[in-house]
Amino acid sequence: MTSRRLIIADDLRRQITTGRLGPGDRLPSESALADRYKVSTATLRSALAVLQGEGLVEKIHGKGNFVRRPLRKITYVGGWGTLDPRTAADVDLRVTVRTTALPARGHLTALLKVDDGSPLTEFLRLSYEGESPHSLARVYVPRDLTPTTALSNRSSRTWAEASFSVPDPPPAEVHETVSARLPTPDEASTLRINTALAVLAITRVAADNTGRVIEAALLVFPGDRVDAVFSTHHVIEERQAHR
Amino acid sequence: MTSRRLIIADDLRRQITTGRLGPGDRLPSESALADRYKVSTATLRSALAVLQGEGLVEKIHGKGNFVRRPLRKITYVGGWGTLDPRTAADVDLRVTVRTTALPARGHLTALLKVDDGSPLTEFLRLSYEGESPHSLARVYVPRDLTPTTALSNRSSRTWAEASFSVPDPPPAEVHETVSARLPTPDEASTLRINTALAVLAITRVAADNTGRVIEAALLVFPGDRVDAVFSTHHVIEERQAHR
DNA sequence: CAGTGGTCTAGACCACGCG
DNA sequence: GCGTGGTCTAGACCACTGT
Repeated sequence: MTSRRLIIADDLRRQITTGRLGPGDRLPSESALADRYKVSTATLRSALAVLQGEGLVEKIHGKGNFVRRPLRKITYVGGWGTLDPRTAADVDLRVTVRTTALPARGHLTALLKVDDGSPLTEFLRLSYEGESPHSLARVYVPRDLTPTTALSNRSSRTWAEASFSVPDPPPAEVHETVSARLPTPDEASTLRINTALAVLAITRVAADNTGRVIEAALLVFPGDRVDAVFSTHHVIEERQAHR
Repeated sequence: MTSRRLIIADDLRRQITTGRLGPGDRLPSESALADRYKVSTATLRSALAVLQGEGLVEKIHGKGNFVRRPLRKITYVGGWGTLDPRTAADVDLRVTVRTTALPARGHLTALLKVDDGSPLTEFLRLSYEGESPHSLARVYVPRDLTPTTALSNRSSRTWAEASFSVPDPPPAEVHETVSARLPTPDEASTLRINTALAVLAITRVAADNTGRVIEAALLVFPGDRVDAVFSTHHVIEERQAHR
């Protein structure tokens, strides 16, 4: 009854979790594994797909299947969500940013509550943990609220570091919508993950105390690398109680 | 360059989004579609897998492939997360609950901060929107905090409705950890979703004002049906600022 | 029973990485 | 060039649904 691909997946998973295959190790080639388990390559590949979905195995075209390094889950902290400083300090996070000027269109007008065509700045931010891409963020800010440093000729590295700090003025209200989905082909190749691995997508909208939206961010994290944590305390409960 | 399965997926997706195929419609059989697109059945099935991952198509063994009803996304509200009452009122949500007594083991002892073997009550809660399962929750409560109604012979329906309200005493602190992943085979069959569709998994721990954990909940939602929304206001920001 | 999807085979050929 | 994974074929056989 249990399909062969699940039996094979279980066997390989056991070898990984018990340490017979360590992080970074290359698995035998797919044809070798297919021979060993006496199945066709298609069946073997579907077994590996299970492990990819669990984030245990990474496939690299032309090189092989590799056991992923144990995932140090990084915590995204809601509220003013950047990365948890404690975690971020532990981890070598490099960030690249591409800055683009563009007019508001479509969903962005609704998210930012601005008119169609209103000038925006987009920051396409890609963070790396060591070699592998770790998260993708598209951040939109009204042009007049964009820090001048970001628009000057200074290196984007400067802005990148600044972007981890709380903006000025600080947001009075932050709404975050969290969803789970599969990555788009674009996102999958940018993050170098398989399209079978779920991603955590967070849409974060921050407003100042006048209700003006000062930033909208579309964040994408590989599901096996990031958890999002939200904490609420009684002050919030009281407010929500008479909703 | 673009693979055939993506071309076929795009074509079928267009037929669905433009209304040429409506919600509930059955697609032609896989062999008929394979003939039409001049591909093998394996290729055609991989094209359908793309649409399943997007939640557009539901496969039913022995019957066919069906266009899913447009997803009224239901909003899970963080903080004291039940379902948004406004949304829940719109939707015919039925709930079944299975109640089990069990001792704390493994992860549960850490989550609930109780000793190994400490008595717990588990509520396995499955909610339906019309015919199709909508969410799966495993809720753990220390035995001495379990409402007596839940342990009596009353119908589980009573408890089901009660479980949507805020418990007494109300939690002083709620921590929610959100992650995106693929469903386990068990979860997929319980929720009647494909294993290729991402789920939103939320671990919610609620404590009273003495710090005692009064409830731990493991919630699983199909990614295409539920978004989780978290809102924070300046009072929270100030607290987090001097972290 | 007939018709559907689910799993699997034993290949072929293509695209990528590296020496 | 060689070995790797990526895509695809043209079937076979099994499992589920409804008549």
